[in-house]
Amino acid sequence: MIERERGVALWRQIEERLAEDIAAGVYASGSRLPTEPELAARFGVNRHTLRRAMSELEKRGVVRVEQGRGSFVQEHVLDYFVGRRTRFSEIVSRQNRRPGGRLLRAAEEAAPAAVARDLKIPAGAAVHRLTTLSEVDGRPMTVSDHYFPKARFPDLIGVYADTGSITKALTRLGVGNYERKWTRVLARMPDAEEAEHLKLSRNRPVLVTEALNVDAEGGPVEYGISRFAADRTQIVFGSETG
Amino acid sequence: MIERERGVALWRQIEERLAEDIAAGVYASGSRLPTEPELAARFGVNRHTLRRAMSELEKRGVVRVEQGRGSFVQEHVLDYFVGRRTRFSEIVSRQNRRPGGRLLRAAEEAAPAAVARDLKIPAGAAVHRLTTLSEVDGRPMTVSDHYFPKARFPDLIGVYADTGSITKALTRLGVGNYERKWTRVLARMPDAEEAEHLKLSRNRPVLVTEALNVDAEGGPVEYGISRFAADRTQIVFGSETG
DNA sequence: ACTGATTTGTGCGTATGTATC
DNA sequence: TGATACATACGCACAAATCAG
Repeated sequence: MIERERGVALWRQIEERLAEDIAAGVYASGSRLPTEPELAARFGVNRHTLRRAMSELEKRGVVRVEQGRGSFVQEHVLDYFVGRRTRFSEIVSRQNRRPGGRLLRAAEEAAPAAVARDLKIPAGAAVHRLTTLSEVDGRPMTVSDHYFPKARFPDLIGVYADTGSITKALTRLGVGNYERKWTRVLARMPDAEEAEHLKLSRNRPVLVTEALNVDAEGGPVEYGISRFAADRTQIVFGSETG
Repeated sequence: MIERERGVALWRQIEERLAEDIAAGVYASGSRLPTEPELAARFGVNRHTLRRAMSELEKRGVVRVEQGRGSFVQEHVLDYFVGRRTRFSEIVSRQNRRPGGRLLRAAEEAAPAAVARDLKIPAGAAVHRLTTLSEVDGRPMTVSDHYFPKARFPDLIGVYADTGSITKALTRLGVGNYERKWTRVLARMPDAEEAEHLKLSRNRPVLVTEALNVDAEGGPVEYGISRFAADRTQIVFGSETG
């Protein structure tokens, strides 16, 4: 179940194991976990060791520990539906959650090679890069980088500042309709900044989507990279009845 | 960069960090890594500690260490394209890789709740469950569970034994055309069995897809769960020119 | 309001593993 | 290799919060 001398501390192995059990539904959302002595006995460790694991889980927002009462599963999972025309606020509010967010950064940069290729601009051409943090019920949901070709949208940052929304800014710039041409999904461990913004442990994976949005004529409009806390998010493609 | 007192041994943090750098392209596939003293200096650790990390990476097949020459990146990444009618063998061979695989398990079971719901059969009804391991160039690519309603395909396992392919077995059972209705993507840390089959460290994430395949009339045919080593795989939805 | 049982919170001493020099 | 420093893990004891009677 848990192994010693593997280069990973026992409390960390227990932390992962409990997080998996919770994610797998062994312990339902909101339900009470076994007591600390019980869990310590099950893993064959001291209660201190188990408590260290619980403490980390609490930091991550996976469990909630209450003195004299017990420990409880505190879970929020969000299905992030991706279709051709999904917009963040729709996705969230359709699940009766409250969307939010803020701009972390806006700058003009030379396009990285992969971005330039997909936006069909010369390598190193100027792009606007907007970095945003999206929230659901006040909890961080995704950190995204949005790249726009500067040649096509010279004043995008100014218009964004007026409207406060990427969709609205694009509408005002003449791109009322855009759709997702493709989406690439990968998973990896977060870097320090991502972990910080997502309030995530560095030992829990992030789901990353890279997507290209195109206008009605198929012209590239935006290249986006979004990072989600995998513990709190599933990404769903296709039907929304899944 | 690397942190002490995090419950994870330094050599393991360095192992993860180098694996990430390699996955992110900081060190190109096949290129030479900095020397051990250089890397040890960069991470601020003793060379012994760094060598422990390299040794683990070599075990995982991520790097290749050659005495007197240096250490080299040994990596393979695969884009796993998902469309409505994608078949594993196509995806792989289109990238000039050699597909392969074998059956790990075939059994009749009571359907788990989520599977039953999506297959639209009563909770606990009988399903066939085929567990397969797919390989690319002889390296493990994905471990999958395929669930089929037994009521509709009573002899699926026998037919599969004859044909050796799920697609062919379904064709012979009268489902020549099926397509992917939706796909759910998530990421998590692997369990012991998954890590074993995928030849993956338990500290590297797996990408998991859950998908429902339906026939031409929209009737559920198969519920599939596939697990990929995230270090070696990206999943792409939509256009195949990305 | 009190009591006892249960459960989490905290302190301390000790042994062992990890990493450095 | 041996000495040193520190994180990890254990065992025991007791304090604090909660709840049922």
